[in-house]
Amino acid sequence: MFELLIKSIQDKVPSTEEELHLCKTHFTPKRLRRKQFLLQEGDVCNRMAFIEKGALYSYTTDAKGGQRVMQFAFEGFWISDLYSFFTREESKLNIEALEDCELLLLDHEQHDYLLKNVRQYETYIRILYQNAYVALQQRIEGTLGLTAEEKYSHLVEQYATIVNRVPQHLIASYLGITPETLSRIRKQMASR
Amino acid sequence: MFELLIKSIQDKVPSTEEELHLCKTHFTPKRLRRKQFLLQEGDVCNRMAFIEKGALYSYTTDAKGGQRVMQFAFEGFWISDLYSFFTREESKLNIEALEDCELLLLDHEQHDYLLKNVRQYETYIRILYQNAYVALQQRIEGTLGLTAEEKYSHLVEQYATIVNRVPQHLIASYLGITPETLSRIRKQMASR
DNA sequence: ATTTCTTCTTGACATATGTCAAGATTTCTC
DNA sequence: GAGAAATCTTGACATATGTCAAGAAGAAAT
Repeated sequence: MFELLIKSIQDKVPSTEEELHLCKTHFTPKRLRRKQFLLQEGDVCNRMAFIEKGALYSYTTDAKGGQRVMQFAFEGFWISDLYSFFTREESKLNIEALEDCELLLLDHEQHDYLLKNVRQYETYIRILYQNAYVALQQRIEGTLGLTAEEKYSHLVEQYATIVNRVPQHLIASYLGITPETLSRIRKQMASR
Repeated sequence: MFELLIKSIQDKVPSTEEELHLCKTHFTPKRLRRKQFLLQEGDVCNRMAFIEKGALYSYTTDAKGGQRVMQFAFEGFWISDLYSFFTREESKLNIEALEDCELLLLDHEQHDYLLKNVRQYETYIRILYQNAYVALQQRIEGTLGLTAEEKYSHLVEQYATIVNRVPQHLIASYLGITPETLSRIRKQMASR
């Protein structure tokens, strides 16, 4: 149940069994079925989720009721609405399971407790944010001012997992283009 | 010279005079004139810069030689290419002064030293990344799948400083639109 | 297996934004 | 303060992408 989390921590910060065990005890396991929600807009996001198995995605709803996909997350990654988590303001995000999931949840108090009392944990979180920041930066690089085809090519190169496990219309939304455009681009790319 | 940096740290992590002094001794002050570079693409980024005064921006160069603006940064903020900084790979970014600047530089070894030896510093950096991550997330929210006018309105609301201190054509690039389009949008918005 | 829901494709057409080119402003520099 | 850069505006036109609508294909549910 905790394999990937332990691996994720060990990869970034060498830790003793004791420290790892202490961490473990603060997480709450949870299963989520496809289409179920981890967070719904309007609620305050009170937890971060580490994904042991499955896939989720987060999105906002625009004026016309359409989805705008913000993030995809798979095994070994974290997902949350950090803005709401830290500010305690209502979230504008929905986080929904794309597949049946096994999650490890960490709520606000537990997160604070670990930060204060387990130095390794703070280091782990720092490195996590560091990587997450760089990843977002690269996402912007791979999106901004590019044509729809360039955006999609970039995604295929950098994030093959997404292309393989996620419905096309969600990928389109993630790239900021319409499903129709994406369909046409793929057809065109295939014929070359 | 160190006022804003001290303020930035104190705001996030209560620290003693001693800790603050220890931090200070690891930074190197540097002045930069308008149009001078802090980093040029092809070089490895070996430092992070805290801005005591002035403004800078970072950008990549695309196939046709055009600029694609990634970030603007003003007094009280940090700028760097974290990807290159951490991976030690060549940077694809240029970081250029928009105005005459006073910077405090921290190179890789000094950063590592502080992380290891000053717990407050690690906490400071963690919170910094946390905020930076949330800010990037919001940038994506304010860009993705929006019309040019919506993107610009969002910028005006959220980042008035940028609109006031940065040339329009760089703002256009930052939003992923052309200067001509931005000019037309502004005209149209003014007449309402 | 049949039905139902979800996802993907395709066509015809509309529109936002880009491109190119020229001139008008504004801002810097000496 | 004059000249040179840099920046911003405007027009005419091209084009990528969006919109709407319908049907096909695929996956999930009973």
